[in-house]
Amino acid sequence: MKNSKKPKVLFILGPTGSGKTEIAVRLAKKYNGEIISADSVQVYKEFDIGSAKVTKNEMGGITHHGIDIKSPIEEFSVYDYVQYTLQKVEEITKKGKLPIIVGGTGLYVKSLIEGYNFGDAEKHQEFRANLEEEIKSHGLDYVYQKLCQKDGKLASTIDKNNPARVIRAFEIASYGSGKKKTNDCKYDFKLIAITLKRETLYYKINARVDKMIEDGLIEEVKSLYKKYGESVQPMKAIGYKEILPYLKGEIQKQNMIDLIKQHTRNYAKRQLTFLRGIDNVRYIDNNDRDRAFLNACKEIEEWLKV
RNA sequence: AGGGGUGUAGUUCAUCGGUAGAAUAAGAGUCUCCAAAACUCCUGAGGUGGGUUCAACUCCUACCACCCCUG
Repeated sequence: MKNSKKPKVLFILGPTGSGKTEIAVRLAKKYNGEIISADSVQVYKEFDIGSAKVTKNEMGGITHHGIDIKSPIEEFSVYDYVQYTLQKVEEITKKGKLPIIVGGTGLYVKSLIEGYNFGDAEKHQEFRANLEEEIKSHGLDYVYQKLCQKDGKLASTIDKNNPARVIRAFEIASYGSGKKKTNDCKYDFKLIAITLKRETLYYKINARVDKMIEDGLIEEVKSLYKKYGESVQPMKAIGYKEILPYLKGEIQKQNMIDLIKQHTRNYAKRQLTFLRGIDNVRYIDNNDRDRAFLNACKEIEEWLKV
């Protein structure tokens, strides 16, 4: 942390609906920063309303990275995110500006601050598809048992009920070189989390979902569905996946809206849980926005001095 | 008003004259390549008052609430 050769990077974290976007833009203006989003859905073009993507207006002239960088049919993973962000931070730092990473995708953030090295087992699409087929036909346990035979040590470290983990472990067992993981964070970072009382946060989330519907979320999904189908990655996000059954006439409108609200609340809760697992996070209550901004400034100035 | 029905967890629904089960919500948690994903754990209940009984959520009864039918 004290290593002054490492570039300084500011993180603004917090659950969805906490108001991090607004405060981050204000901070970027004050400290000559550029924003890099840490959001697994906002990377996709055209998925605007449901992902609560920052609008041009909200950006307030601040440069934003990591938004609209992928077509909906493309894949994007933590690994890609880390590559992208390392690059952007370097560019911004070179310009003498402060990189501000803003977002709620916990793993993206954690990967950066803990300097995850994702190893050398690349993704093999076909291999994965085959495993998925096998899980479908023989069950997850069958595949897990196979993994145990191939690499019992690796198998014992993962959750055998979790298909995603089992598939990934199998991939590592098959293609990885077994090189040890080495983590190495490249930044002198400051973590600030924007929070709200649970009750307030839930209230805001519910209101925001209603607003999204008003703003034409259903139309957005309808046109995206027509264009890309339902299997593209961002279509699995909250606010999208719930609308598909509604469009097909399988559930009622109000039902669908309530589901989006519920899933968003669940998600916010998980984000908070994830945050708790990260050290050195400074929490700032955003009930009073101006006060929250000033508190953030205080924290940041102390950190910039070091 | 008369007749019938239903009252069990926040909600939907089980079961049983002898420790009341589940689904779902809520809550907590896990996390090194789909993470807005995937997975794990878990609090919590028989309307009210009487009666029968060793024992009532269960049977009887009154009341209350809700629903349906008739007028």
